[in-house]
Amino acid sequence: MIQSVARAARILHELGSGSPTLGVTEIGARLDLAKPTVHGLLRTLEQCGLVSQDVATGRYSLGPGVLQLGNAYLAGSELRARSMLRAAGLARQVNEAVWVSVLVDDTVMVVHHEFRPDDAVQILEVGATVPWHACALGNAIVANLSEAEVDGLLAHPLRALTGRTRTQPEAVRKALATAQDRGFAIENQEANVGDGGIAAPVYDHSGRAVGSLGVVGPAERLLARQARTSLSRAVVETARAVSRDLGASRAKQPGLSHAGPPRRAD
Amino acid sequence: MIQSVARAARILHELGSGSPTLGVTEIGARLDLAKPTVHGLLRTLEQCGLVSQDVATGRYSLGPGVLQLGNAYLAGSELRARSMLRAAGLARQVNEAVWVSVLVDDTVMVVHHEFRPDDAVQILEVGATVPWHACALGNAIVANLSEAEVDGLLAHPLRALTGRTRTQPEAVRKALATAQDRGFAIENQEANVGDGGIAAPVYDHSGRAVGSLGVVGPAERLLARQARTSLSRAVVETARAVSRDLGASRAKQPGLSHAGPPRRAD
DNA sequence: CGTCTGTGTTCGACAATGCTGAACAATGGT
DNA sequence: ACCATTGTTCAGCATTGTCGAACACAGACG
Repeated sequence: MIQSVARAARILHELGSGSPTLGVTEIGARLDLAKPTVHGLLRTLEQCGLVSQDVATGRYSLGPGVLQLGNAYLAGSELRARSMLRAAGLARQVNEAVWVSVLVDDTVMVVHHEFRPDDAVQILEVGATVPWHACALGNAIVANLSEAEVDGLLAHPLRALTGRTRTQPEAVRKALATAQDRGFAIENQEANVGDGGIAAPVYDHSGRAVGSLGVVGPAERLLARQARTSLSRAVVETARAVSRDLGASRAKQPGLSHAGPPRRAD
Repeated sequence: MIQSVARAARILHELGSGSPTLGVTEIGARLDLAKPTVHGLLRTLEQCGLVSQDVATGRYSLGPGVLQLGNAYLAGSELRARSMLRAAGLARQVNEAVWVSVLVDDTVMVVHHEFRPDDAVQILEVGATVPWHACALGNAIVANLSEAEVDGLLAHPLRALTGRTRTQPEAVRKALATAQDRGFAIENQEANVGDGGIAAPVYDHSGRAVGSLGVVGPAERLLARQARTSLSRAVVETARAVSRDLGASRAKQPGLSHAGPPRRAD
């Protein structure tokens, strides 16, 4: 663990979350570092294009280089590449917006966003993040993690985004169990009021759940009784297809690859 | 200049350009570093989520963290925030796709992409990069830089993307001069065959050209004689409006802030 | 089936490296 | 005009990262 690099990364993270512009002193206070230390790190990061300094105020913010890197990540993401075609097909089939996501720390990040064919104007949500416990995409992934990893995630308190967000570890565990049983997860206005989602996990060649894929949209439309069954079937089928493209064998798909007694999938 | 951080940044850059997945030995060879050095840096970057290692092959690639950072950059970009509304208005007015861009090193990076209202399916180009000399967006910005900065950019050889790309420094200088005279730049199939663009610079409160804004699309449609004049006027007006929103006074807009005798804009 | 080159990884020692303290210049507010 | 605060610079000390050689493991080949 190289500390100067780790500190630089923490600075980037700090610049990325919360205030979009920070001063040297402010960063030093937040990370408990001396002013000159932060200064040196910032200067280096600036020369690499990862941060930029406002010449007028002297404050620092993220630089354009990080966007280039983010784009390169998307371009190189195998999950994204393999799921784009099938996500487009799913969106056309069910006429809903489709998201493909990855779990990073305790949040789910959207790596691909296929628009709902009918809607003219929608905002692109690639790069957006949602707490894992408040969305179907997150539950679909976490339901396939090992007990230890789930425990680790549930150790932190669960933030409530809406009145319907599950914040009790027990309630979340129950949701994970049913998601694991059914093979897909359902979310009903737990992240945004009015919005819901249905998502299924995507496995790679080793059987690990590397991400998830699902539909998002108005809860009344997606979660109506008859829509729900056809949607969930289509979502699961698409996720299976992507998993197959990633090299997952059919046998590995139920997520039995991790230590600990797995819940039975069917 | 902290070398370990600089090296980490070079690693990220290397992972971002070219092969999406690299091995320790390969990185070491490219950056002329010892294997253990690269390994330590990669481990640290991995723990920060900026790179991730494929457990099967052991090779490394960019991690999801960089996408989060890239998104945070977009969220915090003042140019982007201030230009979104006006870009949408321009797109509606002229019925063309609108790009907002920033100059980073010797390439132009798209920080906002407003779709052409009529087209149903288009791909989002945010984060895409184009060499500055091969697009109107780049010429619009560079035309407002100081002589020294232009010289620096022209020192490197200019890559040809199409048969129409200007690669002779003299030709580019001439294009910059006319762009400066008119207040906007025109590109005709210099980056992609069939595509053209019209762009104007955006200034901040200090009078510096912090980016540019323009329309892109099929060259025959955009650059037809009658379309060209109305488009260029609309683009320039929108760019002026954004500049005003960023705090640029009218007097500063012609780009008089830099050394050297500026050409009159009107 | 053994060998062998290649990979990513670990260990330890040297010294180069980056960190911290205090002092400086410049800005903005009062 | 003062003061407080900012970002920045400069030194010396010791921590810290670097490098060479050796390790475990994989796949390729004879």
